[in-house]
Parts: sequence; structure tokens; C-alpha cells
Amino acid sequence: MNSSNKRPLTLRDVSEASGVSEMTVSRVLRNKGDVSQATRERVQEAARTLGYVPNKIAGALASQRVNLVGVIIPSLKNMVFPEVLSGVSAALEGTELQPVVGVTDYSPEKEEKVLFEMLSWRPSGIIIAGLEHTEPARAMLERAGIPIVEIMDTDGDAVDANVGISHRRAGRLMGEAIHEAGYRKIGFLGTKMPLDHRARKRFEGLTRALAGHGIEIADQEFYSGGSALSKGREMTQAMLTRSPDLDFLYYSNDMIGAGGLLYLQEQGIDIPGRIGLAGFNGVELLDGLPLQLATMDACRAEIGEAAARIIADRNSGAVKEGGQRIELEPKLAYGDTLRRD
Amino acid sequence: MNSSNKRPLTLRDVSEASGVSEMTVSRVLRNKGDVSQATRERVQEAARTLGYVPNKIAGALASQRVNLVGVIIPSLKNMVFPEVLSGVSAALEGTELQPVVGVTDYSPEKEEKVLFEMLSWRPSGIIIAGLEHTEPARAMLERAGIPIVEIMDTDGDAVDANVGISHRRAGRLMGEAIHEAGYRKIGFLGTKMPLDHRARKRFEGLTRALAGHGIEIADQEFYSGGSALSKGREMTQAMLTRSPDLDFLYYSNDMIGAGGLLYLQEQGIDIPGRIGLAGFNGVELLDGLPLQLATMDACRAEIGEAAARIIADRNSGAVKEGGQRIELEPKLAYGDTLRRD
DNA sequence: TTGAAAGCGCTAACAT
DNA sequence: ATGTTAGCGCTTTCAA
Repeated sequence: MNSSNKRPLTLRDVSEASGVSEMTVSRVLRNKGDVSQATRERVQEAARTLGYVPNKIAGALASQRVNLVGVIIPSLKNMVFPEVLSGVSAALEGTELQPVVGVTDYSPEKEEKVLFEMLSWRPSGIIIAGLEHTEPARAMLERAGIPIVEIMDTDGDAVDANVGISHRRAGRLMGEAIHEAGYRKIGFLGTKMPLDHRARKRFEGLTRALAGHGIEIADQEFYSGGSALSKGREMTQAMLTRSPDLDFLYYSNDMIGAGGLLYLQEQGIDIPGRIGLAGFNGVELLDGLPLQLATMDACRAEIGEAAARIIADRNSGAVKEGGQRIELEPKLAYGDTLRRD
Repeated sequence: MNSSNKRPLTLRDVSEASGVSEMTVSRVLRNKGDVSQATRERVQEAARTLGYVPNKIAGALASQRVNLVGVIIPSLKNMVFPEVLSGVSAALEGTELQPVVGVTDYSPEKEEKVLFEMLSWRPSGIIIAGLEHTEPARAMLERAGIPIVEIMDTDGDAVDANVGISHRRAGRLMGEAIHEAGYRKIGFLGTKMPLDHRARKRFEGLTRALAGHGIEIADQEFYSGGSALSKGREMTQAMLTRSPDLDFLYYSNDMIGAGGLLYLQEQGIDIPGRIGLAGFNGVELLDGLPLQLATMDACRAEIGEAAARIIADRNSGAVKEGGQRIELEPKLAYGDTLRRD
């Protein structure tokens, strides 16, 4: 059925089929410049029946503009990042910009590679997770000559614009809430990722807040790999076996927190009376648990939206200067697993 | 610090800085052709100190090859698709191909748009979820002149290559297992998505298998939006209130199944004695639940890998012909929620 | 309102 | 081993 051409169609094909110059065809297809209704229709008809698909490679080279925004994130499995992406997509909706995703697997070297690849497509902007990058990566970002928005984290120096929350502050707030609720023997459960700077900063904030009240983290445990839910379960069991007198467990993410929650419920342990729990992120998933896990919202979609808006505004020329900073407020949700006093 | 050039560097800049012709610079940067070690080093040094980033737009136009594989999926929030993507990435690792993701939000119209956008970048191949597309989308796929792999589903006609499982068969297998286990009053809980063809096919397979034993679905309920876990909880409660004599609940995905499982456990209902449960997908998440939910593995990563391999093989010229078909075997996991007889 | 010419930054193909 | 020439398929700019 289909005319099995080997060669993809070009503007010239549409031009010939419609008897209109390539230039005018181009104008019609881009809705640019004045074209009479008559020719417009002839061109569109020809393009449609031929099945013409424009070549953006050529268009981008000629126009020197690529309407792509590179979004560089550590992972797609973490829930958090697809939500950030939703925010980006939502904000870019209605502009001519489109997001393109790159994944680093939490590796700085891979981040550097992915960034280099992205930049070689000459995108209109870059949104990149985190403030910590390799030296060459930072240099690339600085030299790129396009809007750069570092997201998620505001504790540190940004190359250009910055949107996120202070994870140190988030940890501190949680530490204060835990202390105020009367918990004193606190265990920490997290990921074995020295490069997860945001988790590290939360931990720092937490320990500092507790230290202010003369409390030290009583036990800690880290995991890597596997199902976060079951790891949360296992780690909780291990930790409570080792340190049965703990009265609070702080998890570096909601998923392991949920695992711990399910385990403790099975054991018939009183939450939040005998032991309190908190996670981090505020993932929607938690809504379906038997108890609402205390958590702190990381403002994922908002971050994506704000970051994309910065790029869109600068791209459209509406905003000239760079270096925007937006620090969002992490919101504490007590849920059912953190006493209020 | 950084030389704040407005204009991005070109090959010519590197050429001038190194005193080597553009062509030779190009060869060095691409590791193509014979270049003496001496010039190679001079060029690399120049490129590095200048901070040159190649322009792939220009390169792609000149070479008529774009090493991108478009991957078009309904959603990133569904867990399933990030896992498919991992498979794709894994298989493309080591080749020069790179995945680029497009998301359709389960809308055929958006799929058509995303596909058009992707094709206009002239990718080396397309991996697209599902066999159902709009007429124009199908036409584009047919005319594209590149390898196309439709994934996830094998029940229907593919444009070119096809990798997936038969969801009708998956539903049928589950129906048989349910019947063999002795369950007779079966409820179905799913998503309110007329366009989720795979869920529909599983449902068809299930009902057909049960019909073969003279059993009809006794009750059904559908949801849309919200947290799947809590929806599973709510729907389960609603359904059992309405139809208390059900002895089995089949959920169209694991997440709502997990919600139902948690709810029933809270109610102290005997699983799988009083009531049996099964979901679909085999998501890793389930490992951490109090009981292992019966499910059926949808072979997500394998599908991504196999699809990407087809594209890579054809792209490298190792394989000439198209139309490959790979039907994977959905594996039933009884878990703890489906009796064995 | 339409068309013609020039060139975006690179690489294939051909010299040398 | 290195250089030269001629485009890739569009869009920008200028002319008609």
C-alpha cells in the first residue's frame, strides 16, 4: 500500500507536488510570514497526502535554534523524578520547548557524559538535578551559554539558576519535630550512597538539630539494591533486634519507611506510642498504607514546573538576567506515625 | 573566569587553535580514519582547553545519521515503563545508539503528535508501546523507513517488529489458575481506561477462561486517578460490601492489588482461604508486602532489551530483514494469595 | 505575497 | 596521513 520510498521526503518534494517554491512551503508548514490562503491549502494538501515529516535536524541547523530542554536526573525508578518531569512537561506545555531526559544512575561520570551528549544537541536550556558535579561538568555548564537550572537542592553554589528545597533545613525541621514529640532514642535508616548528597544533607540537618538538644543518633543502617519496601522491612527488624530501646526511626525515603511501617504493624508494635516513624518525600503511594507515614514533602512537581518556567521565560526573551533562585518550603506531614505534643 | 563567548565553538576554532585542518580535527574527535599520534594529541589538547562540544545537529545533517532510538510509552509513573526503559538502555549500552523517551499519557492523539515530533528528528529506530495507534500514526510508522518495534503486546498486527506477551493469554492463564484453585465467585477490579488495550485483553482472556468452566465475573469495579494503593483499598471495601460472597479478586495491576491486600489483612480476613487475590505485573515493590500477592510477570526489562536489540542489530546491518516477532512467556507467581490445589 | 541565494557546522568522497 | 570540495535540508535575508 504505502509507497515504499527509501529516501525520506524533503521540502523539495512537497514543493514539486504543490508547484510552490520550497521557501513558501516552509513558510506554510511553520505558519510563518504571509501566505495566501489558496497556496497555504495547496501546500498543506500536498504535504498531507505525501506524508511529509519535516526534518528538524536541518531546520535546527539552519535556524540555529533547537527547542529542546535537557533534563538530567539520577534515575527514573525513584518516583520522585518522574514527578519532577511531570512538572517540567506541564510548564513547557504551550511553549515550543520540549523536554529531553538524560539519566545518570547517580554517577558523576555518567552525568558528565550525559551532559556532554545533551549539550552537543545545542538545547535551549538544561535542568539538572543537584549542585554537585564533576569539575568538567561544571565547566561545561558555565560555558554552555544557555539557561541552566540546578534543581532539588539549594544547599550550595549554583552555576546559574537554582530551584529546590534546603535538605539540611528539611532534616533540621524533622529533627525538631521528633524532639518536640518527645522521642529521644533515634535510629536512622538510609541508602548506602555516598553520592546522594541530598540524603546526606538531610542527615546532617537532622543530627545537628538533635545535637542541639543533646541527642545523638543511637543507631544507623544503610542498604543498597533490592526492593526498597522489603529492605525497609529487613533493616527495621535488624535494627530493632540490635537496638530494642529505640523509640524513633527516621528513614531517608518513604519507601523504606513504608516497609518498616508494615513490619512494625505485623509485630503488633504500637505506632506512634512505642515507636515513631518518619520518611521523606511525601510520595502519593503512602496514601494507601494502613497508617499515614510522617514525611516531608519535597515539592517535586513544583520544582520541575518552576525550573521549566525559568528556562521558558528566558528562552522567550521575557526575562533577560540569569541566576534566579527559588527555595521552596518543605512541608512536614505528621501523618499517624509521629506524635504531636 | 570562563571566557564568556556568546558564540559556541566550532570545529574551525579547534582547527585554528591546533593548526590542523577541520577535516582532520573532525577525524580525531570521532576516532575515524588514520591520524598520526602527534596531530591527534595536538587536536585533543586544543579541543579540551577550548572546551569544545561538537555540534551533533550539524554532524547528523552531514552524515545523514542520527544515533537516537525513539521510545514512546504511555507514562513514566506506571513503574512498568521505567523498567522497560532500563532494558532498552542496557541493550543499547555499548552501541552508539541512545534512547530518547516520549510520553503519550495514554492518549492516541498525543501519541500521534509525539511520534511525529520524534520522526522529525530522523531517529535510527522507534520502539513504541502497544499495537493500537491512530490511522495517521500507523501510516507514519509504515512510511518511516526505519526499524519499528511495537512492544508489550502481541495480540494484534504489528507494523514491523513486535516484542511482548499475549495479554489475552496472560488473562486466560490466570483464569485457569483461579478456577483450578477452586475459586468460583470472582470479582474484577481495574482502571477506567477504555484505551488500556492490554488490560482489556487480559480481562477478555480471563472471562473467556472462566466462561469455559461456566463461571461469569460476579462483580467489577473501575477507578481512575488518585493513588493506586488507596484506590485498591477503597474499591475492595466497596466491592465486598456490595458482594460479600466473592471468593476471589483479580486486580488489573499490582498496585491496586496491594491496596486490597492491605485492606483485607486489616479486616482480619483469611487470605487465601476465605478470599484469594491476584494482580498483574510482578513489580518488585510487592516483595515487601506482608503477603506475596499472586501476580503475573509482564517481562518488562526483557521486552525493552529485546526490542532495543532488534533495532541495534538492524542498525548495524547485522540483520537485514524486518518483521521480527518475539512473544515472551508471562510467568504466573502464586505468591501467598492464590491457593494451589 | 512569493522567490532566489547563501549558508548553518559538519562529514562523505575524493584528492594529494 | 592530511587536505579540499561539495553538499546534507532547511531557514534567513534580501529582492521582486
